[in-house]
Amino acid sequence: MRDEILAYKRERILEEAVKLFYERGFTGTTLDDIAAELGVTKPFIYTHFRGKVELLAALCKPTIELSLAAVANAATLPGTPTERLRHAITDFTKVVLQRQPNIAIFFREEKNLSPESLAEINALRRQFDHLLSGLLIEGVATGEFEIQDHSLAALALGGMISWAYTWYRAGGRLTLEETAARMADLALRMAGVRVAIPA
Amino acid sequence: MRDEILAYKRERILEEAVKLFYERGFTGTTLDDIAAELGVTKPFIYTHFRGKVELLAALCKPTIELSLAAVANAATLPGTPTERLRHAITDFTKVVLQRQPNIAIFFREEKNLSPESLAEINALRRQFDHLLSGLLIEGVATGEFEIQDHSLAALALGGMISWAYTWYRAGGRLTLEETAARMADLALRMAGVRVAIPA
DNA sequence: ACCCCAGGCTACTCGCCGGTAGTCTTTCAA
DNA sequence: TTGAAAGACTACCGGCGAGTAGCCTGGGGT
Repeated sequence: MRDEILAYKRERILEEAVKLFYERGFTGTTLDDIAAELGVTKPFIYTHFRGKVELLAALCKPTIELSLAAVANAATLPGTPTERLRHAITDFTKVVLQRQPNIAIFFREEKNLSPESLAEINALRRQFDHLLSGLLIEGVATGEFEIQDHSLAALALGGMISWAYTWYRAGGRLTLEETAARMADLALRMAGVRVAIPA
Repeated sequence: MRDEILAYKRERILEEAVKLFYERGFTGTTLDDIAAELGVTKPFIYTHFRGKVELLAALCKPTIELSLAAVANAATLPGTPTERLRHAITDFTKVVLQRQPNIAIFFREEKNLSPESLAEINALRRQFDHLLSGLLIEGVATGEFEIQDHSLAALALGGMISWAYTWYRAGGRLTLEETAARMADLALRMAGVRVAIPA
């Protein structure tokens, strides 16, 4: 019970920090700003986090883990490489769109993370690229894909999706699901799959 | 003559600022750092720039202008949409890779620009997206491209290329020209063009 | 030889913000 | 009813860095 309340408060701090770091940037936001928004004071934050930099890491790492998990999960599913790549891209896109502020903060504020946190996160990103490359290689092996350079293709794919943090707006022209589905179509095309487009 | 010397010094400040902002981030770099690296002192910088934020804008804006110019130039060239899109993507990729630090700084430090500078740059970016969409629409009209959603495709394309600022390393496996050429192939595939791949 | 001035420097101010020490209050157990 | 401990606050420190005021110096013109 006590722990639940504590965890809840921790979550509230994180929510507010995400919002403000996203809007004003990491260095453009003070701990007093976050505390004020929550109706508490700065020392309160220190009962849940060691400092501002740890707060930043706590925002970034779980989101990168989620991205990796999306691709890792899709990669181990049964099905053809085409089906699995579609699944991977769809789910990864959804993570990016659902956690848009966290993704944005990570890419913008990378330089403000502690070397240790950054190293951990970069290890996750390497796994991510590796999994994506692996999927592409499999598809080439079965003849479903036609790819000149799977490393470059994996980077291009990852970039195309990640980039959505810069332009996606919830409640815009396309829903989250539609965006994810269309991104998957574009991704399959890049992999050399002949994708029919709906009229 | 005097003006040339002044311009040269201005350029040296910019070079050093790019290097340090890229490595340490905007807020992680002090004007004293930049001055020290140049063997001068902080007030010297103020004889060329009104302040730190103006320095940042002076790094970002010309690079975004160059990106826009690359696409604008390709779009007005004679040739089929396929040829022009290839040209546009190739040249844009080269700009991103040649000016990698400037591009990185812009996307990371956007929040530190003055509202005025940001508005100017965002206007350029809108033109950029518009030109790219236009090229895609033309290709669909001639039947060369097959695209479900040209706005989304333009964003995906732009993202795929821009993202290169996060991973490209000069002197790596691929040269700048090779990278640009392969990116153009991937882009054309996304547009629905059947691109043969070299063995 | 002397003056002048421009280019650059030294030496400062001032506000900001991350982090902390120590106090107050509220609640619960005995 | 009281004591104690937890939880949160008030009030502070100290460093840092953008920006500035005013001085110094060396070189060209007279």
